[in-house]
Amino acid sequence: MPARRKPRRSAKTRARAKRRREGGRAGSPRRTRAKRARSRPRARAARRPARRKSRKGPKVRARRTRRRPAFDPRAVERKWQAAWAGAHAFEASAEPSRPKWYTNVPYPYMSGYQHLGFALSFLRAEFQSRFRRMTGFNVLHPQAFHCTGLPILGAAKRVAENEPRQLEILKWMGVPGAEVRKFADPMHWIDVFPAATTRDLVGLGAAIDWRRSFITTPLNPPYDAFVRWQFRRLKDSGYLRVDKHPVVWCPKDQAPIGDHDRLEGEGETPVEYTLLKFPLPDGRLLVAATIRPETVFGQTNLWIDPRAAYVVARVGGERWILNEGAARKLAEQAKAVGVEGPIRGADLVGKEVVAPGINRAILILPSTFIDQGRGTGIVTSVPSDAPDDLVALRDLQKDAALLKRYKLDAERVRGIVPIPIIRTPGWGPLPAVEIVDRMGIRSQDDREALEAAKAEVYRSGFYQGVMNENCGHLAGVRVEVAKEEVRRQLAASGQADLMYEPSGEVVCRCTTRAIVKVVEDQWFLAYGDPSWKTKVHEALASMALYPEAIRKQFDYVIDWLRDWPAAHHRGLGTKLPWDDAWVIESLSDSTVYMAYYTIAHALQGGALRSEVPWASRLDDAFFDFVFLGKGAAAEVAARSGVTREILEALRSEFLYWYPFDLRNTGKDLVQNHMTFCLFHHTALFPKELWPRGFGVNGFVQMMGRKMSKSRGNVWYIRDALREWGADVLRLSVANAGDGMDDPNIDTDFAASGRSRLQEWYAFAVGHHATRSDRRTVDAWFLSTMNRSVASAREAMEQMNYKAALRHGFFDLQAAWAWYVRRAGGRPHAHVLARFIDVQTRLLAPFVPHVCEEIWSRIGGKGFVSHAPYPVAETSEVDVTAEAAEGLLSSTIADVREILKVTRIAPKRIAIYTAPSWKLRVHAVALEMARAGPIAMNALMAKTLEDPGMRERAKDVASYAKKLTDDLRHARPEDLVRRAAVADEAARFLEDREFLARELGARVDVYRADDPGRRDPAGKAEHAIPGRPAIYVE
RNA sequence: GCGUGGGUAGCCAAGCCUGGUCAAAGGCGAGGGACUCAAGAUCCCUUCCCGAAGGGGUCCCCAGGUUCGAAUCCUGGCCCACGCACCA
Repeated sequence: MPARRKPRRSAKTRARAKRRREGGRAGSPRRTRAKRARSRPRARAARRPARRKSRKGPKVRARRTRRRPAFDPRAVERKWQAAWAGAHAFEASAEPSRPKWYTNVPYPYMSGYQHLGFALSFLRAEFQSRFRRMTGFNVLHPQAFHCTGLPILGAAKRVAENEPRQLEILKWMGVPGAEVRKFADPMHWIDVFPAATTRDLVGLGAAIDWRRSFITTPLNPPYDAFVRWQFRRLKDSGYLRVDKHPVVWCPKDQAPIGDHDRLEGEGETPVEYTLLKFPLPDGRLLVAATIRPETVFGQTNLWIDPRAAYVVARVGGERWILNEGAARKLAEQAKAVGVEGPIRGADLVGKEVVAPGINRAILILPSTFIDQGRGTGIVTSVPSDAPDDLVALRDLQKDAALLKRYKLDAERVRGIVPIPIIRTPGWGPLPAVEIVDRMGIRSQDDREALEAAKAEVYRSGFYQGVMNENCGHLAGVRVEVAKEEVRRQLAASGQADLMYEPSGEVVCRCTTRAIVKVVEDQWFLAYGDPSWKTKVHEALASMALYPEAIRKQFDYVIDWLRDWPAAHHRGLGTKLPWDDAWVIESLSDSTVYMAYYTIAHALQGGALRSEVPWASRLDDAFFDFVFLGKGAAAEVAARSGVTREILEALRSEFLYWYPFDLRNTGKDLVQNHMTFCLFHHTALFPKELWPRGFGVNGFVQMMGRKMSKSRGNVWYIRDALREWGADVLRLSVANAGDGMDDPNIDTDFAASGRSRLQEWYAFAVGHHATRSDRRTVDAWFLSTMNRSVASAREAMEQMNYKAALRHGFFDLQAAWAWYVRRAGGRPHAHVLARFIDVQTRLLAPFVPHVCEEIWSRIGGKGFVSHAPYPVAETSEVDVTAEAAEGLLSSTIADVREILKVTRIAPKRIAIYTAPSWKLRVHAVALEMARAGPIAMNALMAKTLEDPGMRERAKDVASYAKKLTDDLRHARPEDLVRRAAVADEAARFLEDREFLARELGARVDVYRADDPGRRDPAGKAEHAIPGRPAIYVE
């Protein structure tokens, strides 16, 4: 702290304090301490991303210190964080007599400081933990750190190589220049970031049981053993399988290229090409690649680029002709390929080959459109449906010189015509002809137009097309189906084979163009298994989802998942127990570790990397016992080197906590991690231990924009804490938005939230003038407060925090402001105390630090974090008081409306309440409405029985008509409300002074049938129950 | 293309499932007022159009439909966001 002068208040501030002491007015909470917030300049600074420079100069700091003598959020936050830690406030153990609640979030990956994205997903879970704790649950909320996989290794390697971008990232995160070198070692990352994340979370006020924290990978032996156990069990269950697997592959690095390793081609995946074999008379096979095998029925010729070089290669027992690139690719795709020698394209032109599928002799013709980097460099020609083929054919047919050069039979070539093979709605028999003519494509070198044409024909043909009569037994079959069928049949008859290519151009970070490799002995998790999927759907069906809207997405993902390669040869992680060469991939090792948390405090011994001797030698028997209840305790204990008591305690601890009640995450994990989590739970655990709830949120935005490095608006948790402190940040996160839309952190809201919290603090601990006589407004406020409590509670249960904040904070504060105004600045002492108590507890899950501080000062017992969440007292809900207040405010609104329209500056305002005969009709109508829809004549008959009614039967009829219309759709509670204010005139008389103050004029109140009323404009006759007549002069 | 979610006043955003109480909550922005020497903060009022009496008109992406009645239900269309994998 810099040296500072003794806080000195201005004359004005002193005067205000004096007023307060003397009970001049209680004011609304927001009025009392408005001065010191100074949030303008800071709010502006907050709009910039945190570049940790000294944006708050000494001047600002000094002023702030002087102006805020009583409440320093940072000090308060530190104070209570220390108090919680000292009291072990959030360390949870099994207590069989109490209901439990178990929340967790996916552990974050340790390749850097955590930013607000993680903070948001974490806090949405943490709010729930704190809320549930206050509603009486024994709450477990642990947090671990993920180190498995490639990114840490990759980043460390890039630091070692001094890659500028990587160094820039470290600098951006705030790593001092001198420290950067250390990050060349992956272990340094694992030392630094879990500790840093822990500090960030503590600073955030997270209510975590830190005894259960750990890191992943073999660096932490018990966790490593746990993952091995999991994989052996999965293998036993038959959910782990070996198979071939195509991956996008860098031939230079000899490694698969994930999306993040690509310079180009994000999202591209391996696609299957059908290799069609065209025998030459000598038995060699020309091999063409296609993604449209169903078009074999329309083949007219084969295309070769006469300028290109091809090779003859021995593949299996056959001799294939294809280009050299294709030979190399096939060698990576589980085929034995031996190149024998070159062969020129030009030498093949003009020969005859037999087309597969149709078994007809066709000519090999020259063309220039073939992409030699894709497929085999040889293409079969289907001019009916392939624009490329059609245009190339036309080019050739027109080109006598070319025909002559290759000694082609001009007559035969010119005789080639497209063969209609597919019928597509909206298209003629020859789509390629149609589109080429429509687009006016003249040459096979007009690549752009041809690509567009191809895409259009392909799309409509694939989804809507049906095979023609000339397609043998596939006649009438949809293209989508026929495609697979043709491929299958040709492969079975040896006329076709398979080749993979990336679905689009992919370039590795090392600038090499990617190919597809088929990995031979890949281990898969069999997510494609239909019976497994069925169980997962079942698990999902019994879960709570927040928001419910995400359910369909989960169901879709469950069906969509195929077998997942679960291990690779690089990266950090647990080795496959039966094959050292494989490392379990990071999404696969992190699916059921929520179970590990339940016993982690014992296994970790207080360290992220366990050094507990017995825990570093765990075998499957231990986990079988603890998680599955298998085996004999004594025997397992003896093997593990742990006492039987501890072992059995761990078993019951697991059974107490499991399954978890809520796991919350960003929506990016829905289609992998969260769904995997379900798969693995159904595979390993009995039904009663399957997850109970998932929460999903969108991606955090700052001021309506996505947070991204390129925009320079990435906020790390530490930056936000420095800028706003924990409570303001938490409040901003709670207010950022519910549901699946991207939540938006609004710095303007943060600024005003900061001052609102300060106002609230000052109000809650301040002194206020009060009174002890009961008034209608007191009942109104208590009633309103209880409704707020009920709404807030319901919103909390649904994880709708923005709504909870609105009900439980903003609306409640607004109600208080109205109450104080209505009460002439003097709240009832008990109401005031109730308000402060309830408001503090409603806010506690969101802003626990300031609430603890208030709680301790208003005499709360223990931590507010452990105090009961407010319960709506139905006995305090007072419909009469609410109706009375509603009548008052709607009358004020009506008067204002009149003043606005007439632009009268009122000297006097008269209010006329309904005459007794209307009250009578109204009462009778309400009575009848209770029994069902009112019949007009019945109402008339009933009311006219009363003395004096017959004389004004006409008026009665017209009012009764209006009423019956009005009440036709009234609900029971409307009837109660309408009946609530028995004596409206008394109501207004009681509040005459208030009305006069609000409306700025004298207010007179009359009953409409009061003979002594003053009614120069004859307004009184318009008065009806619930709507007094008004006269302004 | 497939899947999911969505399009509401100047902007953000609730309501839609369970039709009427909806000219449609709340926030921001804007205007006016109170307080103040003043600014900020705070509080009050206003903020679709018309209106010298609390009223009327037109509205919830577009076009149809169901209904006594539609922001809400149905059909069709247009547009936007996210995901489509082996990776955190």
